[in-house]
Amino acid sequence: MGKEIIIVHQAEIVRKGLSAILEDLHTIKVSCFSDLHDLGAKDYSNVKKLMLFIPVSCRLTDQLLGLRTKVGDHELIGLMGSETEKYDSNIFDRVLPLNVSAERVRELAGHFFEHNLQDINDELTSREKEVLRLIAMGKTNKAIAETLFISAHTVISHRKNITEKLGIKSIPGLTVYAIIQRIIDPADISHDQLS
Amino acid sequence: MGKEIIIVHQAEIVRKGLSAILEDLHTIKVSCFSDLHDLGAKDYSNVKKLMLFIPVSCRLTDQLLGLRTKVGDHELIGLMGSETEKYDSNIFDRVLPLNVSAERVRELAGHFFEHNLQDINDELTSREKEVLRLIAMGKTNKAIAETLFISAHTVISHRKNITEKLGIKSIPGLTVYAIIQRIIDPADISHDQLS
DNA sequence: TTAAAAATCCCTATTTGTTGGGATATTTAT
DNA sequence: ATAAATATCCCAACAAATAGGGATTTTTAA
Repeated sequence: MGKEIIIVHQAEIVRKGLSAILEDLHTIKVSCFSDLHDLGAKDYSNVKKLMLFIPVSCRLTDQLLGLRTKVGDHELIGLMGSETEKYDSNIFDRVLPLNVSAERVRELAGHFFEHNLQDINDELTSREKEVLRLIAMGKTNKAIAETLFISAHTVISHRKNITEKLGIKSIPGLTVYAIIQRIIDPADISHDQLS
Repeated sequence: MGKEIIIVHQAEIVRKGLSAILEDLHTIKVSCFSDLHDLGAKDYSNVKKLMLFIPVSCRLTDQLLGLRTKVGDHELIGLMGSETEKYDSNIFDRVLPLNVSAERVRELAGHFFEHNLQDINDELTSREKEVLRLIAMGKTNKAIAETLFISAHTVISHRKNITEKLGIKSIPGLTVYAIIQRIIDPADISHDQLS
């Protein structure tokens, strides 16, 4: 798709935190770097839309400035560690405080990339999401049928539609999708089969 | 188990980042709060060992000081946003910079709670972990056999041992286990079956 | 050196999932 | 009101996983 988010921050906690917030948008690649210099080696030929999160206190290197020409459609976001930090407002498209809400970050990313979590989730009907949830819980078709008071045939039909829509056929793949899409809480995933 | 980690930080990015790092230790509950005052309502009667992550710049409230008596076995860790921040070193058992490595954080938590990721991981032999990784990748027994140059029978045997040792029988359950134990990177989980 | 653990291989029966067809009701939106 | 989307049900053939037995050879540690 050519959509990518790059996070540059020396603190792993911040990188992981932003990643955790952004990884819900699973159609967008999220890369993390601890230093701006590491960006030099990257290949941007396949990147069409790029979002960059960088501390405002970063000194802007050639690599970074070069990016602006390499990927035309981009948004450069500065992360502000404390209110007293000084920065050049002309450089950043937007500046966010470190204590920005996850919701706001997702909103900005979703808006920039023009389709957010909800859109992706809407690929599946509510019934399909329900079935997917039960699949990810480790239930068999028979158990799912009993849970939903429908026939096993219907479960198989839903399953067919789910795998076709998502292009995900393996159970581990579906499980990870369900977790990422918040269709299921990992804690609800059973260890036994049947049930 | 009565083991708990509490993270208090006003920045959601930091809370999520620390959570992401610590949630690997899945036997330990991780709770997040944006403000120290929210800790007041919490019930600590079942908590035997407690680890607290709090910004060093926090003014220490009665709630926090009360905790020290409520949960005898605890460790109070201060998070330092910038090097210039001032704090009272007598209050914290340990002070970490925001850019501490994930490895170090896990090491400290694992040490404090006395059994870390590695111990859990050692339940499985390296061969079993290899097979589990391939199961979580969505591969069939046949495909796993081909990958490891062994017969499908052997794969089934390993599978039997894995499910018996872990008490996890469902593929979604095994997948989540493999992810949590870092036996597999979610990005490596294929969408197709076979292969 | 020898016992235990790990890794390998084999079999059968049964259950479960997949694939690739269908068909018919019920909603939902225009 | 009507077309489209959704949810439901059915079938048969095939592929894969599970459960239940085994057995043999390597490694590893005492």
